[in-house]
Amino acid sequence: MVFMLKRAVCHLLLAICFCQMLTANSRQKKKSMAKVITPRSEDYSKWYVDVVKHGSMAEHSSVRGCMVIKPHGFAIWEKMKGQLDKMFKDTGHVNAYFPLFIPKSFLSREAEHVEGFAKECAVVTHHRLMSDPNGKGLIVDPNAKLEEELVVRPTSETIIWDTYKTWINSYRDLPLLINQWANVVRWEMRTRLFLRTTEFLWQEGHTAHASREEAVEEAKLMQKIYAQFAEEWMAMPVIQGVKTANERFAGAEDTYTIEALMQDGKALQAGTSHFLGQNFAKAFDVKYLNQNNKEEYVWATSWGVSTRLVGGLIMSHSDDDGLVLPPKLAPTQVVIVPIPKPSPEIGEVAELIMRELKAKGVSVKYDTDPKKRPGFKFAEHELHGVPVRLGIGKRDLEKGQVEVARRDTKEKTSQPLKGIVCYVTDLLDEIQKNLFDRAVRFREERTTSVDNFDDFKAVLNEKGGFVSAHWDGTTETELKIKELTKATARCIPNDAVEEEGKCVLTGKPSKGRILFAKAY
RNA sequence: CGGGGCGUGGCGCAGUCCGGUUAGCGCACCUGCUUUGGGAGCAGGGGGCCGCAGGUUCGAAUCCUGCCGCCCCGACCA
Repeated sequence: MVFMLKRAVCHLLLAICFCQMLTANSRQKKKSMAKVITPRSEDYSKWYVDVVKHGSMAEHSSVRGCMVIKPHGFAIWEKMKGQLDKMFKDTGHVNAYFPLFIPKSFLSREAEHVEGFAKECAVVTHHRLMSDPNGKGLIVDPNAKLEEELVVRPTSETIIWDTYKTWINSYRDLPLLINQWANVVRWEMRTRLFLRTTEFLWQEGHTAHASREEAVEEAKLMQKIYAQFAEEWMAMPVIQGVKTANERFAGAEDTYTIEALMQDGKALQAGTSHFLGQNFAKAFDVKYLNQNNKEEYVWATSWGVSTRLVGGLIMSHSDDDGLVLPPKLAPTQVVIVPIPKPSPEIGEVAELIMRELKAKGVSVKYDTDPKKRPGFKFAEHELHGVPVRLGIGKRDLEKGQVEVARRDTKEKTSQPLKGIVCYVTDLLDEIQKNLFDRAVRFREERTTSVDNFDDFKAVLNEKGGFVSAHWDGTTETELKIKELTKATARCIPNDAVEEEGKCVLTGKPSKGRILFAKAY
C-alpha cells in the first residue's frame, strides 16, 4: 500500500515536472523561435520559395522570370561547376566559348530543332536606342534595324556546328570534345527559382565523332558522369534511362537522362545527354575524310546540366528549418559559434580547431559577430544549411568538450575536445552518406509497380513518385496517359529487365516497364 | 495566353469597402544602457512624391478610367 502510494506520488511529481518542462518549452518557442519557413505539409511551393529566400540562395529580380543568384547560392553553383569541370576534363574534354547571339537563319537549318525551340526564343531586332522625340525616355531607333535578326541562344548546337564545319576536315580532327559554360535564354511561360528561369546558367558539351558507336558511347559516358556527380556530390540518387521519342531533345536520335525524385513526389529531369546522329552534321554540312579518303558526315553528341540542379539539391534534402546541404557542396562545412560571445579563451580553442580542419581541407568559419546572439546564429546557420555546427562556451571549456550539432538530423551531442577534428571529418562523411541513403529510401518507398490503369491513377493521386508500368511503346498512348493523369514518361531505365506484359492503358503487348511520374 | 493575388520607408504588412488631423505597425538601421547556453529588453532617433498617368472633389493611399510591373495556379518546356 505504502509502495503504491509512493509510486503514485512519484508519478505525480514526474507529471508536474514534465508539465513545467512543456510550458517552459512552448513559452520559449513562442517567444524566440520565429519560424520563417512555411512547412512543407502546408504549402510545398511556398516552402520552396521560403527556403531559397531564407537560405540566401537567390531572389526574384525586377526582370520577369529572371533571378539574382546571391553569393551563397552562387558559391554552391561554383562548387558544382568546379567538380563537373574536373570530371569533364578528366575524360578528355576542353572548354571553349561560343557567341550568345545566333543568326535566326541558323536555327531553322535542323527541322526538329527549330520546331522545339522557336516558341521560346528572345530575338534581337535592333542595335541602337535614341531619345524619344515626343518626350522623355528612350525608344528603339527605327533606323537601326538589323539586317538579319539575332536569336539569344536557347542552346548552341547551331552556332557550334556552323563553326565545327570549318574545324573538321579529316578523321585526324576527331573526336572533337568541347564544353562551354554559358548562360542561355528560354522564354518560358511559367518560371520557378532555379528550376525554370528565363535565363539560366549551364554547361553544354558538343562533341563530334567518326563513328556512330563512338558517339553513342560518348553520350552514355556523359550520362554516367552526371549520375556519378548527382549521387556522390549532391547526395541525390538518380535513375539513369533513355527518353521516349516524345520526350526526346529536339534534333536528337536518343536522349539519355538522369531523373531524380523530389520530396513532394514529383520527378526532376536533372541532366540530359543526347546522341544527335548525323542530324546536325547534315544540316551544317560537316564532313570529314576517313582513312580511305572518302567523305563522311560526322556523328554528334550534346549534353548539359544547369542551375536547375541547385533546385534539385534543395528539394532533395532541405527541411522545415531551411536548407540542408551535403557536406561536399556546402560552401561552409563547419561553423563555430562562441557561446555566448567571442572571448580570448574560446577564440584560442576555435583557432586551433580551425587550423586543423583547414589542414584537412574542411571549410570552416568562426562566427565572431558580436551583435548576434547564439540562438540567432544557430537558426541562421541552420537556414543556410551548414552541415556541422560547433558550440563552444565556458562550460564546455571547463569540461574540455564542444557541442556538436549536425544539420541533417538536428542531433546535438557533446564531444571531447581531444580528437574533435577527426570526429568532425568523420561526421561530415557520415552526413554525406546519410543524406544519400535517406533519399534512396524515400525514392524506394515512392516507386510503385502497377499493372492496371486504376492502380496507376490511384498511386499517382495518393502517394505520387515513380510509377513503373508496362507501355505499348506508342507516343499516342503516352500522350493519352499524360492527358488523363498529368504524368509523363520519365524514362526507360537502363537497368530495366525484359518482362512480358500488357500496356497499362491499352492492354497491348509490352516487353518491359518504364517509369512514369508527374514532373517539374 | 487564361484564372487569381499583389504594388504603401530597405524588407514584411495594416489602412482602401464607407475620401477628412501630421499615413501607421513589425523587422532591419543609428545612439545609449542592461543583457547573452536556441531568433534579447528598455529608452531615444532617422528614413515615405502610398507603382505610373489622367479624372472626380473644397480635399484622394482611399472613388473612376487607362497603363505598367511582379508573384501564384494552369496550358508549353530543361
